[in-house]
Amino acid sequence: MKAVELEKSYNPKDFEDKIYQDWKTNDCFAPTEGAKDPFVIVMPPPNVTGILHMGHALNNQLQDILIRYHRMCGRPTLWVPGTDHAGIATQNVVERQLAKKGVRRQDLGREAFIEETWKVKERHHEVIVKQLEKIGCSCDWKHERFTMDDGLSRAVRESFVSLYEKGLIYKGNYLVNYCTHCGTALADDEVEYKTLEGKLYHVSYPLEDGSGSITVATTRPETMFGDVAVAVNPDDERYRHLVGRMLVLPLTDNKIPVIADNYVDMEFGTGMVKITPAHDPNDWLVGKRHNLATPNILNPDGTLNDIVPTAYRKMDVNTARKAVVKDLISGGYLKNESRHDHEVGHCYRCHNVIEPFLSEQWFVAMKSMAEMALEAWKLGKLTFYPKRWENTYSHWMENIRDWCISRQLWWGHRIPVWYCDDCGEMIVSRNDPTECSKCHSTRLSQETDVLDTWFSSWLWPFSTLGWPDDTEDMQRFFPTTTLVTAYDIIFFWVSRMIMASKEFLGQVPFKDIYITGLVRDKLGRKMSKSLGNGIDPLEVVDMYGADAMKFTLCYLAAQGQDLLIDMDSFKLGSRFANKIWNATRYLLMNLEGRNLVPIYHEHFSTFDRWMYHQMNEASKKIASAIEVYRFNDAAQTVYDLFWSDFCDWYVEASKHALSNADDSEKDRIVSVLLDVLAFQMRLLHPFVSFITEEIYQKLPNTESRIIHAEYPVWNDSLDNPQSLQHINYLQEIVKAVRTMRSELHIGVEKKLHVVIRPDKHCGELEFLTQQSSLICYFIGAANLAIDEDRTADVHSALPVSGAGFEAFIFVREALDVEHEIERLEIELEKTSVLLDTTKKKLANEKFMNNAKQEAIEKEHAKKAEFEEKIDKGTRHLHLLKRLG
RNA sequence: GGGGGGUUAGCUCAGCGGGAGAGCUCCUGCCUUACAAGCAGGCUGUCGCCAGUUCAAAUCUGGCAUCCCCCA
Repeated sequence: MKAVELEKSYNPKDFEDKIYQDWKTNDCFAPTEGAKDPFVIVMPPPNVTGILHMGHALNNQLQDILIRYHRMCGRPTLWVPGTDHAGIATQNVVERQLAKKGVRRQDLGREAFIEETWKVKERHHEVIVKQLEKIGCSCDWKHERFTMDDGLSRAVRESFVSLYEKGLIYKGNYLVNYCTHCGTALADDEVEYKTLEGKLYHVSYPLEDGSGSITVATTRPETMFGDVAVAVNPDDERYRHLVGRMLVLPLTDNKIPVIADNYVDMEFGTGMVKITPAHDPNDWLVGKRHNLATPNILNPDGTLNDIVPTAYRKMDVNTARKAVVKDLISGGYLKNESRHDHEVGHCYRCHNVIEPFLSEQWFVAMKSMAEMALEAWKLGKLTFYPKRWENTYSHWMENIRDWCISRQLWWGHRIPVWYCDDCGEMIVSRNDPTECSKCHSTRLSQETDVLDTWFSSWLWPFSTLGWPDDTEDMQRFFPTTTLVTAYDIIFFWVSRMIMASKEFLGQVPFKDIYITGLVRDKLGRKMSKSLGNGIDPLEVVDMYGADAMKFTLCYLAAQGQDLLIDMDSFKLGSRFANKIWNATRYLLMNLEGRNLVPIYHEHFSTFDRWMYHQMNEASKKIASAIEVYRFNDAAQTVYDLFWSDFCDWYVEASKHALSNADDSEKDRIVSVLLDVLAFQMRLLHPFVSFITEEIYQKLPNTESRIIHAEYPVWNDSLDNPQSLQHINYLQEIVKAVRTMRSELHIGVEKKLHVVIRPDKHCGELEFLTQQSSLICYFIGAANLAIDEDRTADVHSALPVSGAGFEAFIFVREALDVEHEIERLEIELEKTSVLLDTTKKKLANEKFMNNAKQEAIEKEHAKKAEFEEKIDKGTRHLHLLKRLG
């Protein structure tokens, strides 16, 4: 046959796109029919208006590895891709775009704004899909979903109405976290707390009867217009007499009482706290206990409203604070101000300060769902990898708070609630009602708020499969198998999916949860736009190829560890891919004039048996690594197998074999080489998908696509520990001679005369004799004698030794053996220290009594080995000294 | 305040009870007709500190230091 030509250098751009399109157009990602247990992943949906970052790349490429591995193992696999509508983020994106044209969303009106948003969504969606394709995700695009698709919207309605009917959704006037910038309420966990430098103001509040004043300490003096009381601790002797007295609120005519409440920390500030229920969560609780009023002093845009004195109206909070402080000073009320750092909530989307804000919102009562979700975990239905995240999960579930799900946005699922304009009846309905259920009026208005985006994504594992309908997909693929995600959304998403799934389907949505590390820069900083330290996955693909990126990320993805990377990190994967390319290129060059012949194991050389043994071992290691999501172990296994075993030894040995073989033996060698290569391509495919597909299809000994080839599994008949022992022994000898050569600067051009004296107890004489020509090739010897009894002429040679052999190198020129003597002396010194340690152990009664039998045997073996080494070393030292 | 994680070769990290490892870097020698993105060698470590458990500790326990997360 003809040699197969491969481009001289590895260039992933030549084939990655082409192969992806081939897979996609031939529906290679669809789940196969089959009786086996399906393997199912739902992709964490990226924000549709976002851009994929390195975290997404990591996440999705690990999912791809799992999917490809299980697909090749013959399980029907389904990987559901999709995007979410990201209410706040998307609305912000569109509003920013409009702002450039000087248009506010209010100018457009709700309907036109939403229409505009859909257009933006479509554009961004294309970009996201393209990115996922570029990085090689083998997800089933026919199953792609968007959280605002009709089906998923129906799921949202179903879940809302069903929870409402069960009494788990309620509406009420509560203090919520409100982002004045985004103009919406947020859930508690959507608030990020940061320490800010602030001030603690001591403000005096006069007693109403003019008999004096008290002093409160506050960080937010501008909220004083919402004060309804001043509280002291009931145990505080200093203030007990004041409880029940009335105070005049400075800068106003308001009168407020002094009350007693345990919440007050006597040690903090003055021990007197102003109570502002509508603007502080703790005060809110105090107010509830004491039945206090809840005056709200803010407008939704964060400015002060008409409750406050005229002078401060329409000021934003910061301006108002300055003004109030100034007026308190001039009124003589400000006693003191000091620096005070405190925790301030910020919006997780826009990073502006969050205001506690009293407003009418919708909530989900979480307690019963959390209990079910916790129970499922306790029963072992869920496993987190790494395990420690289970603490985070259970802690959150045990301390769950009700979930504020209403958002004052336009983009999203509008809450399925209608109010009758005539009788005020509230209608909660799965379908848009046409008339009031009570008075039959047709004048109905839908609730203006939309739902939290997470209220749709918490249904993702089943809404994407067709729920609430009992679809074939639901029957076949739910519950899913594994979820792969980052730890920053365990609360937002993972926990809630488990709760929703238990609530609506009575099952957990997935069995395993693999939590990836975070991708950081080399300084350990999170990659972010503001720092400008992000790496664009597409740039990596452009520079090194998708395979290089995937392999590198996988190699670095140690369970539970963050990944610190820079652009250069990807050279690891790139070099590996290049190595695969070139090794293949070499093999294919050798096809010229050859015939492929059937492979018979009984004709295998020791090297052949060893290679299959190693590949077999690797398949076992990979399987057990993937089983417990140890991606880096799996990657390292294929890397070492291909590079160290295959390229460095097996291929090198094959060069020698080929040059000394007749035609039929050459045919056999080449056929085996191709089989070994194809075997490894299959092992490698999940980790470097494109290059393995490209190569596989070029191999004359393979059919069809590798994506559906069978993954190698442990095969008893390939197990051959004896070949491993033989080859290890051979490698030891080769390395020892090479080291000596290198140490003494004996160039490769100098062909040596070498004598190898295997130790008699090793029983390797026959094997070595068989391999002598190959050993000559490896060590660059002109001739080689293998002789167990050789003693006569070795005095004039350079001696080297290793476990089970001595070797003697004859060189004509006098060489600088001093260096070698020194090296050997150091070696001897080290070895005798090791021998001492071992001897001491064996002489230690406690060790002999307590240690495992294996450990004792190991020590005996070590002792023998060290003694042998010292014996040989000592003799060789004498020889060397005589030479010198 | 509570919880979690890191600390191993110059850098990035594996290893997590029985002789200190990988990749990159560095040094030496090689363009050996697959690959210089390569080949053959080599150097490098009080495994953060202090105690304890154990015959045996980088590995388990406790404390300390330090850095980083999360929650309140």
